[in-house]
Parts: sequence; C-alpha cells; structure tokens
Amino acid sequence: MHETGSEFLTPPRAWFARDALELAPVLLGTRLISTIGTEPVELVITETEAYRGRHDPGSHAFRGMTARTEVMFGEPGHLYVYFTYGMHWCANIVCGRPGEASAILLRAGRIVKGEEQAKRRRPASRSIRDLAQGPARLTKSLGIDGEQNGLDLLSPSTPVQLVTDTTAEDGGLDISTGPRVGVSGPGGDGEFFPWRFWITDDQTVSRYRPGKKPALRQPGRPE
DNA sequence: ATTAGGATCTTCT
DNA sequence: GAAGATCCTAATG
Repeated sequence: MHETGSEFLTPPRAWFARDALELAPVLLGTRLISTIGTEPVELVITETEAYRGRHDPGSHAFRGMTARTEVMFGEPGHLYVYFTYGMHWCANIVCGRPGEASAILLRAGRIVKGEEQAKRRRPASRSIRDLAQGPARLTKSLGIDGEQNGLDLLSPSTPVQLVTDTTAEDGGLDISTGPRVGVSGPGGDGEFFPWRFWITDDQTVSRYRPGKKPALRQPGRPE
C-alpha cells in the first residue's frame, strides 16, 4: 500500500470560490486541523450540507445580510460559525463569490488525531465513532465556538486549517446524497432536495430520523 | 434499537 | 413571542 506519497496542502482561495453544490461533495475526505487548545485535533470530513446563499430558503442568508450572516456575504474560505438551540455551535465554510452568501455546513467527521483532546471536550461521547458525529459535536471536538466566526482558513496563522491530499485519486470516494436536515425545498412545496453529501457507509455520519428518509443518488438541481 | 422530552438563548417576526 | 441547519438522558421494546 502507499503509506508514503500523501501530501496534504491547503487549497488556494479560488478552490473555495465555487457553487456550494459543487464544493460540498469535494470537501468530503479533506481534513480539518485545529490547533486550538493544548493538543491538536485532526479529522476527516465525512458529511457536508450545501446552502446556496440568498436564493436558498433554507439558508440563514435568505432574508439578506444581518449581523449574524455578515460573514457569509464576504470572501470565500472563511468560517461562518453560528449559535443555535441555546447551546450549540455549528461551523460552515463560506464558498462561492463574495456577496453570494453560499456556505457548506460541516455535519460530521472522523477524528484521526488528538482523540484524547476531543474526548476531553466531549465527555458524553461513548466511542471514537461519535466524537464528531453531528455538526455541533464536530465543532465541540475541534474546540470551535463563536470566537472563530469569520476566521480566514487561508491566513498563515490560522488555528483551523483545511488540507487536501493532493495525491489522492479524484472520484476515489463513494459518495451518497440525500435531503438536508429539516429544510424544505427552494420551491416551498415541501419537496426535499438532496443537498446533503456523505461518504457512503461511513460510520461517523450523523444519524437522525432513523430509517424513514431514503437516500437519493442524484445530485440536487439548482432551482 | 428507537423514541420522547428537556435544556437553553440568540435571532428575527 | 416562537422557532431553531442539535444533543443528551432516560425510558421502553
């Protein structure tokens, strides 16, 4: 096997400047490295969700720019971190062109480094599998909160780095798609669109509403 | 394995 | 004033 040959690099700004539906599956298999705190934590992104800016009724940006959504309207490659349910933080990567307000929600990951640190942050975790199994669990494991809202992933001194394996084969991952969580389609007709992406059969992918929503295999259409 | 209810507070109507 | 891009615990099959 090729133990050597992996080369993890941070992609350039232009890599983030594309449509959310295109970038969301590409983010699968890439890694996040957090140096927040004493011990670095690294994970492989296993589940993402696309939010297509101000034209997407499911997006926070749909009602226009507010204090909360300001970061989404800015430059791609920054972190949009929001607070929800009175206690949880969720992280997005801003994408598309400035002003578009598109972003990718990071829904789940597989911890590959700093498991001890992650577990310290998530005492309720029962196994390595569920450490970052869910958007709020993912941020908790990495130590991300409101402090990181607006953070530039491409800053030389960023405490949260995104890296891709430049030697990996394109299309080497089996990717599934399905409806977003609790978000109806852009037509407002209650139809669900497959704008969620995950690595097929990966055990760290978040689980909710068990058993009822079949996963679709076709990518969602833009409008 | 699955479900129900509670926690907790910002954001925008 | 209500809902929210969620998680945890406890109880039940």
